[in-house]
Parts: sequence; structure tokens; C-alpha cells
Amino acid sequence: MTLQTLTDASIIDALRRKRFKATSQRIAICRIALASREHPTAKRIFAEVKKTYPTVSLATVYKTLHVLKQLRLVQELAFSKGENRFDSNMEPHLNVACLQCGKVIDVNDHGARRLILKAAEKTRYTITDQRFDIYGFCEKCKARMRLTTQ
Amino acid sequence: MTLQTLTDASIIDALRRKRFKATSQRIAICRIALASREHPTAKRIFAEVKKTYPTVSLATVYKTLHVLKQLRLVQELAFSKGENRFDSNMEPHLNVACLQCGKVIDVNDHGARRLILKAAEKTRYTITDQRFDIYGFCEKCKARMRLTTQ
DNA sequence: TTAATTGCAAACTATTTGCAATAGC
DNA sequence: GCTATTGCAAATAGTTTGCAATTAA
Repeated sequence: MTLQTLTDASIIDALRRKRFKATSQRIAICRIALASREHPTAKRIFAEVKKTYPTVSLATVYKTLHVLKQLRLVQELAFSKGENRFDSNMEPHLNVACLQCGKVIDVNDHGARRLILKAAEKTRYTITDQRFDIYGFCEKCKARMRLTTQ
Repeated sequence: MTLQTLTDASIIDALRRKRFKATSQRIAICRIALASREHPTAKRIFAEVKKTYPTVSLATVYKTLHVLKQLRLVQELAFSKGENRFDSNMEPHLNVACLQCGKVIDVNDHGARRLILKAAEKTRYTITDQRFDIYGFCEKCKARMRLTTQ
């Protein structure tokens, strides 16, 4: 499923296929989580859903994100500090993250796929998922740091 | 610094160069954290250090691991559930992890380095670190699963 | 001598869980 | 109608912090 075909109908469908109830809260949370390319945190999604669904709870957001993981529609990315983030890009890709501002850029590169094949070959593991993170400093933060240290 | 040259003297040296005090607890924790290839958790390191240093505290282990991160001698790997793990292999490599038993195999592959260069080029980020995780099922667990489902 | 570090306990934060009320199927 | 799900509050787990006593430099 790609971003273009992501309608409420397709969300309801994906939920029902695995016998999950398509509640209105769930549909709203799924819509936001799956449409975002910003690798949002649970709290960020919560804040977004509240705009149209003021009574929703953070616990429901967490529970729905767990459902989306089971449906293999999102991946949870844990970091050594702060909250986890959720990524709806399930294709092998690179997350290039800024250590200063937290901005994450997705880079699609065939090298990622090639690396997975090689790892499978060398280890004889059956591969199901992957996470390629690259950490550093984005252009904006680099410029800002140059200014503050002069 | 490689595993072969990792002596107490070199640990003390690395600490002092950055003006950290070389306490006996720190040396013991560093020795264990840097020698391990098992991506240990803080608790695992704590249990190991206690064998020779029964009065050490978990807080000191965490503080020392933070020092090792500052020295760029270990990397902290967070997962969406459970404790973080610490990896003393600082070269670009793949962590091939079994989702069933948790076993992690390091795979050194030049493709990893190539991917970092490409990401830097495309995003203009200055890259400092990376983490390449591949998840799946190891041969042993696959065999075990075939047996239990038959 | 003095400033950093230790070990304890308490604090903190992100996430999960139990449960009565509610809503989908 | 039955069962899953919601939203609240409380619990949990991992990690961090404050502080008096101790130790390295």
C-alpha cells in the first residue's frame, strides 16, 4: 500500500481483514500516522488527533500504533533518549537524523536492499525487517553552530 | 583502538586524555563493556562487574557508559521494548538480530560505508554515527519453529 | 587540597495495564 | 448480545539525578 491509495476505506479494510474493529478513533489515528512522513512520536500523533477528536486518550494512540505494527504498516524506532518515533515507510530505506534538531530525512537507495541480501546470505537468517539510521548534523544546524561559536 | 590492544593502561589513558578520573570501578566497567561482543545491557554489565566489584552500583554503570559514549568507544542501541544495549564495535557494520532469541551477529560489509557516503551526499548532513539493524530469524530458531508447528 | 565520582534513594519519563463504561460487529 | 475497545488512573520499567561521603589528581 502506498501513500496515494491511503483512504479511510483502505484503512477500514486493512483493520477488518485482521479482525480489528474499525472504531472512529482508530481510523483517525491511522490516517494521521500513515500519512505523516515526519517520523512522529506518539505524543505528536496524539496532539494531531485531538484537533478533530478532543476526547481521545494517549493510551488509545499507543494501542492503535501497536495494531499498526501488527498490520506491518508502521515501524517503531526507539532512540537512546526521548520518545520513540513511528515510521510508515516500510520499504528498505535510510533514516538520516540530525542529532541537534531531530529532523529525519528518508533516503531511498538500492544499496539498502543489497545490504539486506548480503546479510541474509552471510548469516542464513530469514530477514523480516530492517532499520538503517545515519546520525549527524543537518545543514541548518551546522550553520547555526558556526554562528554561535564565533 | 581495537579489541587486541585494549589493556587497562589504554583505558586509563583514554579516560585521562579527556580529563576523566580513572577510578577502579570505571576501569572495571570499561574493561567489560569494551571487551564484550554480545551487545550487553547495562544490567548485564552490572552483573558482570559485581563479580569482582560487589559494591558497585547500577547508577555508576550507567554513568560510566555515558562516559564511554563521550569517548566514542561505545554506541547505545535502543529497542522498542526492553533495555538498551551497548555496542563497542564502532566501525560501520550490520547488526543482524534474531527476533526470537535476541542473538545479534555483527556483519562487516563495505556496502555499509558506501551507503553512509551516499546519504551524506544526498542530504548534505555531516555524518558522525550510524546504526544498521536487520531483524529476522536465525537458523536455530527457524529449525525450532518448524518442529513445533508440525 | 579540591573537584570529580561513588552509591544510595528518590525522581522522572515513556509506555503499559486494569477496569468499568461504551460501541462495533 | 457479545466482545473488543475506549479513556481514565494507576502501575511499571528503565534511566537519571541529588546529595553526603569518598577518592583521584
